[in-house]
Amino acid sequence: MPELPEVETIRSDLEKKIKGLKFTGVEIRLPKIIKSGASKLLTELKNKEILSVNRKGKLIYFTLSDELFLIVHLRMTGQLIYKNKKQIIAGGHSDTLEQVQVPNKHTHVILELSDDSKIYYNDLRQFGVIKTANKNELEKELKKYGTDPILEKFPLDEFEKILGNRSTRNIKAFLLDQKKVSGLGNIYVDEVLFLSRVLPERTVQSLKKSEIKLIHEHIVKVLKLAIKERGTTFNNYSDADGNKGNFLKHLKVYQRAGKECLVCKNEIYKIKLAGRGTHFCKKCQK
DNA sequence: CTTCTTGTTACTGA
DNA sequence: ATCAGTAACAAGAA
Repeated sequence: MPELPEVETIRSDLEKKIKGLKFTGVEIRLPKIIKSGASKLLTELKNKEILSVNRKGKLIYFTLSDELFLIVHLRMTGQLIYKNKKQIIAGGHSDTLEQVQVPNKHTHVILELSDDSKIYYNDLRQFGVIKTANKNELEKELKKYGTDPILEKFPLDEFEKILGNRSTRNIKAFLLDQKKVSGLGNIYVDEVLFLSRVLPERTVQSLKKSEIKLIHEHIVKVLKLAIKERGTTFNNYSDADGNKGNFLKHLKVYQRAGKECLVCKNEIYKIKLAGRGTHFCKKCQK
């Protein structure tokens, strides 16, 4: 499940590989993925240069020449896998067994680039989104996302302002809300709240100043460490080279239901909150 | 067979 | 307006 660190890993890898190249072709195997209209995608993209690859929260967007943008949201199981000409000629066989083979039955869109490399969009559950946008449409889209704690300045007083002091919403649901702070998903919210020693059911208005400070600190810390580790591979996630992320070894509560808390040895509980599996330690978190 | 999984949006009802 | 809860989307794992 790609969250901010996974999306950032893909973004930075891709940018290094494709900046300055042009789109030469597209192969669309599942038209419903292209929300801006599959039939016109080729004419829109053809000969456009890739100026940069950008991100806000979990959204990736390619900045192209002529003020055009290509927006990609991976949702739950989307992947962007890059292969250069040599790798394609080798028949999709990769250097290590760990890597994702492409194209495969979940490859729905293939973007072809001017140096004969390709980007394969895979999506097992087909919830992902690819669409083109002009400058206006992009800005409208970006407005749906709150502050990105890695991309933008994110001082404590701004986080306090975002939280407000009247919300009766639980902190887990609040942190998952992309309009408030963008980029956190189920894995990293559980980890942040464990490290901050705050129970996920706590309402925003019940949080003490010291707890808000800890949550703020750990949002930035956890995301930065996870980017350094190139993300968490639990199920489906892989980076642009088809490799897995290394954050799994840092997980304290996520996917550890029934196991011993690494701090106090009590049992890690799992409940459903904000419609999500939520992991926590009753003893460590208050 | 059933249940569970997650990101996001849409909907309902409080 | 705000929020909780749930369904929907789809495929696979257990």
